[in-house]
Amino acid sequence: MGLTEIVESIQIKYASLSTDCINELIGQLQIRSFAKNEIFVKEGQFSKKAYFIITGSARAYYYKNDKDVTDWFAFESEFICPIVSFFSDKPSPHYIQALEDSTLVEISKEAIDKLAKTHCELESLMKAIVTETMLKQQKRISSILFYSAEDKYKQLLEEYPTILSRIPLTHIASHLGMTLETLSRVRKVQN
Amino acid sequence: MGLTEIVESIQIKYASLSTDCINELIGQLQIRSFAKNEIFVKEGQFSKKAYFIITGSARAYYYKNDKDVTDWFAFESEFICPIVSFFSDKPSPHYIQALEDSTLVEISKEAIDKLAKTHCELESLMKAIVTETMLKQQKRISSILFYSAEDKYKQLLEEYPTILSRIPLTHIASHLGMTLETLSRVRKVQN
DNA sequence: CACACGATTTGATATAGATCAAATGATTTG
DNA sequence: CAAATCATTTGATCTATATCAAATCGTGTG
Repeated sequence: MGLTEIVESIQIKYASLSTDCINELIGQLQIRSFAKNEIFVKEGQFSKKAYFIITGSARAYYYKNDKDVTDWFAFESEFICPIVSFFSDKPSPHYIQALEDSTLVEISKEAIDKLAKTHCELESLMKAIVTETMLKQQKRISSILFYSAEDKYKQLLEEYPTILSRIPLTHIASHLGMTLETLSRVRKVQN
Repeated sequence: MGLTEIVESIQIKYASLSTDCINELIGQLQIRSFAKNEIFVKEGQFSKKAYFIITGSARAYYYKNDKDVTDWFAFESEFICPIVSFFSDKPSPHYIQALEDSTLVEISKEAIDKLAKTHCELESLMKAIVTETMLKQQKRISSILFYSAEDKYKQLLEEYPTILSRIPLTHIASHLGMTLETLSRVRKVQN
C-alpha cells in the first residue's frame, strides 16, 4: 500500500480533500518503522507528531503512582499521538510504544497547520478526527462509570476481536481500569 | 452584553474570525431564555443545536438503569449541546436542562456548516472547541479512574468554586460517579 | 406560618474489585 | 535445550463505596 492509497482512504472516511491538497500532504509524510516494544514518544517531550498505523499496533501509556497505565490502543488504520502535547502546549504525560513490529506514517502538526491555511478541507478533516476521538472518549467515560469488569472486558473484545492474541493482558487490564488479577478472574468466568 | 461582544469573546478565546464572518454568524444566533429546571432538549431527539450560556447554568444528563446521571455541567461562557446527536446522526441519549433561570445563545449546526464553507476560520474555531472538549474528557477519564471520591469532589470545587450554591448535590454526585450518600460523607470529612 | 415534600445526612450492612502473596505457565536467550 | 525471566492464574484477605433504610433539615406554597 502506497502513501497515496493511505491518504485516499483517510480522506474518504473523514472529509474529502482536493487532489492538490492530497499531493502536498503526501510530501509531508514520513514512513517510520518501529520494533516491537520500541518507545518512540517519551514522557516530558513536546511532541507535535501524529502517527497513522499501517501495520502493527501501538499504545499510549503513562505512569500513575508508579503504575504503567495504558490510555489508548491503536491498530491498523487508526491514529495515535501524544494527545496532550499535540493539541496543547504542554509536555506529554504519555509515552507511546509499538506493541508489535510496526510501520507507521508520521506527520507533524506544523505541516498540517501550514497546509490547512490554503486548504480548508484539511481543517475539516482534522475536525472530523478530533470529533471522532471525542465521541469515543464520551463512550469510554460511561463505560468506566457503569459497566462491571466483566462487561468492560466483553465490550473491548467486541471492539477489538483480535486484541488477545496481540496485546499482553497487563496492558488490557490497565486500559480497562482494573487490576491484572481481576481481569484474569473475569476471563475465567467468561470461558 | 450584546451578541457582538459574545461572538468577539468566543473568537478571541478559540480562533479569530473576520468581521464578515462575525456579522454573518450573528445573523444566525437566537437568544433563548429558560426557566429553572426547564428541559429544552429531550432524549431521542435529533437535535443539532448548540448553546452558549450567557447567564445561568445547564446540565446534560441521561438515564442509566433508571438513574438520572449528569454527564456535563455548563455555566456562564461555556457551551453545552446534545453531543452525540450534534456530532453524529444518532438520537440524543441526553436531556439538557436549565439549572437556574438562564439566558442562552442558540445556533444550529446547519448554519455553522454553511457559514464555514465560505469562512474557513470558523472551521478552525469549531475544531478548537471540539479539541478543548476532548482534552477535558481526557482529564475526566483519568480523574474517574484514579481519584478517590474525596479527591474528585475537591477537584470539582476547584474547577467550579460556586457550584455548591447553584446546583443540587444529587447532580454533583452523579456527575462525579458516586452516590449521594458517599458525597455527603465526603463533604462531612472535608469541613 | 405551618405543612409537606424534596434535599441532605446518618447508620448498618453488603459487595465488587484491590491488594498481597505465591504458584504455575510460557517464552526468550545464552 | 535449560535456566531465567516474564505473563498469567489462583488464593486469602481487605477496603472503598454501594445499597437499603430511616432520620433530620430546608424551603416553597397554600
